[in-house]
Amino acid sequence: MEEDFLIEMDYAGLTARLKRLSDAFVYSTKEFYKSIDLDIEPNWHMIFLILQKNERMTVMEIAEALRLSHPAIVKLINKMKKHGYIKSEIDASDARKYQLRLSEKALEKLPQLEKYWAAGNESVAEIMNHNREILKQLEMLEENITKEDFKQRTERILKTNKP
Amino acid sequence: MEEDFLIEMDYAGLTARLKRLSDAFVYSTKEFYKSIDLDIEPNWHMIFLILQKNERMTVMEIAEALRLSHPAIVKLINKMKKHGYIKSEIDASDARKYQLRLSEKALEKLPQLEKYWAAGNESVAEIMNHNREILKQLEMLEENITKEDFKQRTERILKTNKP
DNA sequence: TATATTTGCGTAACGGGTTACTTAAAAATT
DNA sequence: AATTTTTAAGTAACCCGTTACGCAAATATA
Repeated sequence: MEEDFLIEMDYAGLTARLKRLSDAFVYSTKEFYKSIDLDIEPNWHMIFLILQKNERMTVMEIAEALRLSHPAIVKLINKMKKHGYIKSEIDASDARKYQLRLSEKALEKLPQLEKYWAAGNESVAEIMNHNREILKQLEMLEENITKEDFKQRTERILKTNKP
Repeated sequence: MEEDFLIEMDYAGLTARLKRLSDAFVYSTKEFYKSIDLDIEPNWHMIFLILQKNERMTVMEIAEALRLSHPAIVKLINKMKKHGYIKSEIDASDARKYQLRLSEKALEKLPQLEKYWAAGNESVAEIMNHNREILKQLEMLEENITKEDFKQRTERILKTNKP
């Protein structure tokens, strides 16, 4: 098989490789769920887990905890509601907020889901060769990109190289 | 600042973190291009580079070299054509194929782009702490997931754990 | 040579996420 | 108390990639 051009691109290929690898997991997980007739999407996992930990949360609280934009959460939540996994009620003290929680259906399904998630985690561990290094590396990049993002760094570098 | 729940999820958070980090690069790059009035998308970079290396390629050749689906390439190419960066001509010996190449406009713009890409690569190197470990780790995961994907592994693990 | 299979690529329908904008409620200021 | 500012969420418009399908051209097989 010919070479992988994204790898050949070296630094310039990093972004696309992160996405490509993420997609490989997502679509394979999707097919797995489909094969066992599970009516859920791969990334609902994080919502299940965070609402299991916190019981009730608002859209903004979830968005901040996951470091995603709020529209991303709104979309997820709406789909999960449509499938009956999430219930929401207006916050008593702030009419702008909705308190979200897992539905009874979701809670009933959790034990079964947890069985699959456990196996999935084991798969991930295998793919990582039972080595946590990739997680450490990601944490480092996440930290660095939070300190100063790609745009800021590139502008600084261009300015410094100029004269 | 509260903890990052995706990190707290450990193995189960890997997929979403890969995507989130990729997006951080993509959207920051987009803003950078916008700020300097560059009329290109971040992921056109890979197309520019591969067509610089190979001169003429078909959709399928590009898709295979980048390990992406062909519809992904078709979309990219169509946009680049619309912006005048790609020219295509029917293959003389096979009427199904189109030979794609960079347009004159693209070639003229390359020197300028390369200046920005060089600075961008330096930014990536910084964000990686000038350490290639993340690239090695990605290569390992890519290799492992190609050998046996997430679904197959999970099914095997479930089967093994059953009895 | 006629028929069947494979291959290239374009499209549709999804799912993911982002930024920009809007509206209404809450909070802060004057 | 009235007005301004901030905050929570929803929506629209985009970009990204995938799988499923369809169709025509090329290749293989009968």
